[in-house]
Amino acid sequence: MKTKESKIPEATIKRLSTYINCLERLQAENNPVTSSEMLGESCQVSPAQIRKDLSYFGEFGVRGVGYDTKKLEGEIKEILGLNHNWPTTVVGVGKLGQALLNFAFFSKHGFRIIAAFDSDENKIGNEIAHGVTILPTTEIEKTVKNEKITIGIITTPADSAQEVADKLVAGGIKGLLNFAPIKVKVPEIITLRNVSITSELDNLAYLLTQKKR
Amino acid sequence: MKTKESKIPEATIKRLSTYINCLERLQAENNPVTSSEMLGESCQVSPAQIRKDLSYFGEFGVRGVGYDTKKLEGEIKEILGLNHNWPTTVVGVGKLGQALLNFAFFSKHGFRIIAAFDSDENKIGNEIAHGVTILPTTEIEKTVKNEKITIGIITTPADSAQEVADKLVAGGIKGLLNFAPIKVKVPEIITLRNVSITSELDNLAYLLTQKKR
DNA sequence: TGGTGTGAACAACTTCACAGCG
DNA sequence: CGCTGTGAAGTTGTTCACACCA
Repeated sequence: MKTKESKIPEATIKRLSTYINCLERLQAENNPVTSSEMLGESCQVSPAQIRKDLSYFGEFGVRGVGYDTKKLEGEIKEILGLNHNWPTTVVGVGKLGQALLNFAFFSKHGFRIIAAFDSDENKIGNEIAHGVTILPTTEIEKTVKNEKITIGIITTPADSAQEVADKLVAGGIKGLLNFAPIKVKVPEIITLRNVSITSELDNLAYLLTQKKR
Repeated sequence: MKTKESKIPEATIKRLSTYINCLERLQAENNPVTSSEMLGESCQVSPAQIRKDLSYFGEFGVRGVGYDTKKLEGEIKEILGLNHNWPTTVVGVGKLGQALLNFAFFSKHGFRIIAAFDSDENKIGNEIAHGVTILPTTEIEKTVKNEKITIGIITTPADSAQEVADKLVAGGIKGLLNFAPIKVKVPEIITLRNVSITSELDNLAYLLTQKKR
């Protein structure tokens, strides 16, 4: 992979992730080859945008022909680093945490669930998918350290999110994905993404309000 | 509200939603008044950005003083249209659907859950929060029509998402929020947002991969 | 011929810097 | 005096249009 050293837009990275989905679907629909036109149709992105996005990382297509769907999927996974093995943990095994743990997505994208934590006595010891049992949050620091867990997913309520983040950081976590509706604060070296599911709904309300006018 | 008629950046709308959260927290921490500096600190947005965002919609602050936290929260809710009443339905009462239904968020932001649907025989008839029982998906069109439901949230697996979307549209839905990992297609008039939870994880993997280099 | 890859034009968004006002 | 509100400058991201090549 020859990464060209111009800075890559954050938006491009976001789209790469959706391209993977669409390429999988195109393969399932028996398209060994696709074009920026067809792929764009499939994931609702302009063909020019797709070509530009890919051009940041190299040349993956054949002029006059298009892209090999399977090969391109592999290339994008390589770019995103999904061919690595990412030891991952989920803290907060409520409905949202369980929803995430259920996804086939994890293993397909290289995220290996090593541990899950909850503060609820009744949940501790329960076995979740992948033969992992739920541990008390007091074990976070030790486990992250011992198992060399690099990614932490926070799906706790807002009021314990910061505390949990601190414990994960103390254990030596590298990246955090926070679903709690509060922006947690961590040292500079930690890669952090705060996700707000509900803001999408607010967004929808706004768009609908505009239309009424 | 005096909406100035320059076009408002989509990113601005996204941030307004987070400002609400932060303003609530600031109030809880006994700050009747805040500044763009303090609010920015609280939600990790630059002060200039906050002032610019608000300036699209009017003048909400007092020079030399700052913003009334409670009043500003109300203003933003008004801007986003969260003071309306949005009859809402959730289709697909799996873990993710249940996670959403549990949120206190809904009622606070004007979304009233009117109905929930699932195709699983065993779930049908079960009562979920708010005294709403789960109905079979065959009832979608009729119910949306009769109850004048305007917002539909799709939390089904990928392979039934399009079918469900079609039924909601047939019933006369106005806006759709799709969490299924496939971009559904609907007529132009429908306001649609596709949300990809998992792409955030891919994003995190990418950022961590970069750091290793 | 037909679809990629890409510089150059364009558009969107953010930051700056300071005037204006309580 | 201090903090907002805002044009203007700067930055980032998208679209265009066409050279290029299997």
